[in-house]
Amino acid sequence: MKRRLEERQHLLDAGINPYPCQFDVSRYSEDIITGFREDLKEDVSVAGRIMTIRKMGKASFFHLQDSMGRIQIYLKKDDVGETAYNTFKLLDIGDIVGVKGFTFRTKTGEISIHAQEFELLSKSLRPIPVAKEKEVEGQKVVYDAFSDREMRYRQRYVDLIVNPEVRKTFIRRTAIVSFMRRFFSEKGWLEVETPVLQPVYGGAAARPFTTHHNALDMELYLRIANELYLKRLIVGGFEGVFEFAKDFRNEGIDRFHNPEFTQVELYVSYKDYNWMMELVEELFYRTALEVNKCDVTNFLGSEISLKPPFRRLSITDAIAEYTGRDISGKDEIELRNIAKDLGLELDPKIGSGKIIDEIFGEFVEPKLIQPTFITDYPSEMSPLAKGHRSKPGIVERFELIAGGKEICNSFSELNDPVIQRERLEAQAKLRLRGDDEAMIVDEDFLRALEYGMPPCAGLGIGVDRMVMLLTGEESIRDVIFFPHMKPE
RNA sequence: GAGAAUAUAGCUCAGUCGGUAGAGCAUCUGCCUUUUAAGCAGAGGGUCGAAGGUUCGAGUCCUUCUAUUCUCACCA
Repeated sequence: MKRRLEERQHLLDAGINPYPCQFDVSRYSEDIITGFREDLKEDVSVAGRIMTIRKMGKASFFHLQDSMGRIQIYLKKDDVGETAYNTFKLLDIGDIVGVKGFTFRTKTGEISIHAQEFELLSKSLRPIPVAKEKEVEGQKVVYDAFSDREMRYRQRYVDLIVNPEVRKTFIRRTAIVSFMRRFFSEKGWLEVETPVLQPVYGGAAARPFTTHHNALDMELYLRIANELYLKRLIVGGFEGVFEFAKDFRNEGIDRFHNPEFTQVELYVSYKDYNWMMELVEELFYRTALEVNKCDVTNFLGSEISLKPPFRRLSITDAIAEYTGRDISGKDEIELRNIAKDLGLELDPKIGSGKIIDEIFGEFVEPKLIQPTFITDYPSEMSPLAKGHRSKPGIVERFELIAGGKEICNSFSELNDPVIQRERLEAQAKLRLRGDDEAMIVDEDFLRALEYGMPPCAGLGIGVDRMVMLLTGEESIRDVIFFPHMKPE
C-alpha cells in the first residue's frame, strides 16, 4: 500500500490524474465476446478493473473485468505511444482503466481488444487478493482463492471483485425478487409500504429489537412482521396487497437465520388457503423457470423438483407417516407421552400445539426435501389464522417445506373480531406466564377488524430462504450482501 | 449455551522427532512486441493470534485467554 501511494504521487507529479471524472464506455466484455466476428475489426471502448497482467517489455496483455465479465487487452508500445505505455507499466492489478481499440483474436485463440488508447481511471491503493485460474483438461483450477469466510463477508466488495460466482448469485437474487414483484403486480395486487418502526409489534411469534423515539419519548420496536398492517389495508378496501419487507428478529444466528431478513407478505381478499397453495405452486414453478430456466434445483445435495403439484399432507398425517404415531384427538398429557416415547425432551410449560410443533420439527420437517405443503395446524399455534371449516381445533393454515426447511407460511386469515380478540388475549396470558414470544394485543388492529375484513388469504415467504433454494446456496450469509457480523 | 476445527508473509498453504521460518502467487529490480497460473535472472518481505509455563532451546509440548469457521442447541 505504501508503494502504491508513492505511485499515485508519481502519477500526479507526471501530470496524470489518477482519478479522472469520466470515460465513455461503448461496450461490455461479454457482449464483445459473444458478438465477435472474425472478419470484422470492431472499434470498442471498454472500462474496468485490471485483474491479470502479463508484461513483456514493449507489449503487454492484461485482463480487464467490467460489470459483465472479463476480456483480454493487448497493449503495444508502438500503438498507444510511449507515455501511455510507461503509465501502464506503473499500474497494478486492481487499478481501473479505460481502453479504446479494436477487436481481434490472438494466436492462442482468445478474443481480445487491441488497444489504441489507454487511460487510468482509478488508482487502487490496496492489493486485491486475486485468484489465478488455469484450465486443466477442460476443468478450471483456481489457485489462491480468496476464501476466508469472515473476510469475504466483512469485505464483500472484495469478494464481489474476486469471486465471480458471488456476483452471479446476487444477480439471481435480484432476478428472483423482480420476477416475484412482476408476478404479483400482474395479478393486479398493489405493492405497498408499511411501518418498520412499530409501537406494538405483532404478526409473528418472536422477540423484537427495541429502540427509542426521543421527541415522543417512547419505546418503538423494529417490526418482526408486517402482517397486521397489511390486513388493515385489506380492511381499507384493497383487493390484494404485498410488501417486500425487511423484518427484524432478536434471535440466534445460523445458516438459516439472520437478525434482519427479507420476507414478502401477500394478502388477497375473498380467497382461502387452498387457493393460496395453488398460487404458491405457480409462483415457485414460474420463478424457477424464469431465473434458472429449469424446474429442478440442487440444494444440500438433493435434487428438488419445483414442478406442480406439490405434495399436500396434514401435520397429523405427516407425523403419522414419519413416526408411526397418531396424534389426532390427543390431549396434552397423551401428546407429552408420545413425545417422550419418541425420545423428545420437552419444556413442561409448553402446551399441546407447541408439543405437536416440536414433534414435527424434530422428526418430520428435516425429511421433507421435495416441496411439501403441510396443512391444518392446531389452532393454539396460530392465533391469526381462521378456524378450519370442518375440523374443530384446527386452523386453515399451511407451510411450504422444501429442503427440510420452512419457506412459506400461509393461512385463511381470521376475520372474526370476537374470536381474534379471544386468541390475542390468550396470547397475552401466555406472555404473563413467561412466554416472551407470545403476541401482544394490538387494539388498533382489533378495531380495524371490527369494521369488517373480507375473507382473505395471507402468505409470507422467506425470501432469503427461497433464494437459497433456487440458487443452491447453503448459508443465508451467501444470499445477503452484508450479513450480520460481530464488530471488528 | 455445548462440541469440533482453525489461527504461520498481502493471498493460498507447508513446517516431520522440540534445534533460531518455507513454497507458489503477489511485491520490488533487470531482460522480454501474441501472452494467459506468461517466462527467465535476482531481491525484499514474518513479534508464527495473545499471555504464561516446561526446556539449554518452543511455530512445534502444556495451561489460560482471544478471534474465527463449522456442527448441535435456541430461533412460526
